Amino acid sequence: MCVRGLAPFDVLEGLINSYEGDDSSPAVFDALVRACTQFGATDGAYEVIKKLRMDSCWVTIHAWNNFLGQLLKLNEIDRFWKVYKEMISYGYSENVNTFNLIVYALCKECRLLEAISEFYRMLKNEIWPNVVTFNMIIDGACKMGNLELALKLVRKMGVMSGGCVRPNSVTYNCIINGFCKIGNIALAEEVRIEMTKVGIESNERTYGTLIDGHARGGSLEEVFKLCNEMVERGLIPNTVVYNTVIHWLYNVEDMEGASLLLSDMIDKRICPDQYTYSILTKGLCRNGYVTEALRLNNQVIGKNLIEDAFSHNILINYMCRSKNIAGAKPLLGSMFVHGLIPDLVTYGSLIDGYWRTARMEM
DNA sequence: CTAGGGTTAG
Repeated sequence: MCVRGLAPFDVLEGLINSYEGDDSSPAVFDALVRACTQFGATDGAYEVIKKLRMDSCWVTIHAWNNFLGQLLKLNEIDRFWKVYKEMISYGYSENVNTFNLIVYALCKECRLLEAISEFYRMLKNEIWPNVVTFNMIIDGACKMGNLELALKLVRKMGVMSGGCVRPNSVTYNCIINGFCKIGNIALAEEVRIEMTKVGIESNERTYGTLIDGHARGGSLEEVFKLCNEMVERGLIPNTVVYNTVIHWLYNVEDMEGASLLLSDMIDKRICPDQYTYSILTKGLCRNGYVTEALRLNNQVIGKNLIEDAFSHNILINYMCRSKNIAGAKPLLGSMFVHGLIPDLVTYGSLIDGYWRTARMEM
């Protein structure tokens, strides 16, 4: 598909034509579905599943799981439920991965209690939850600020799984992040100590999380201490870590520090990403360098490095806040030209801008 | 299949 630019249906046709019953493996159809989702051909994946059904050549639960997982990754939760129900209506039964996807979908919708009910439905169906199941519920609890429940689950996951499942680094990182986000760095650090005690080393994400937590709390000193510590342990600060620190340096108006770090990032060949560009855009705007922010935007958009609305939203919002509708309009135009879809924030900012300039009808 | 970073409305 990649090399020859074939459409999913072309590949499928070839597979069906060369399919020789018992001498062939139906896993090849699952592989095609996976190829489609990895390729970004989400609708193609679904069409393949449907076509095979009509040819009474069914894909397995693995392909459905793969497709359902892709929908969650794209945040198409409504479609996820629709497809899940469809799959069940064809008589498939959920395996552990399907259940995990259901738990994940419920957590994404903040339906934490239902996610926990799903855990018990798994037990009833004799499908044993694994560490991923627990981690998703624990992270869901953390994201909703319910650290008490998250901690309770960590303590009880052994018993709840009949001694089969123990916390791993993902579990601990979720809890650490939860405490950082509610501003309780002290407890976040305590959790890290506990994690070390049970023999799980801090990884790149642990450091990334704690660095953001300390920066949020205003202790940039701790931030640099942690950066050094991670390097000493052989972990190289990646794009996420640089983005975090640059973001918080701009926030305290340390332009020089932010610039130095950006140069360091380029020297060390750590690739900037969309987060970097929106952080720079915001940092330049809020510190009074709007012209530079616009110039940066023009540079990166020409190179097709931008795939989401963030940077434009930041600029549009900045223009609108300073009642500069004339400055915001071309940015909206630029979004359309480059295939970026204006979202709630884009329109919210523009409506606010018109409101400020007393042009209610607009 | 799960964990860290970027946007709006006082």
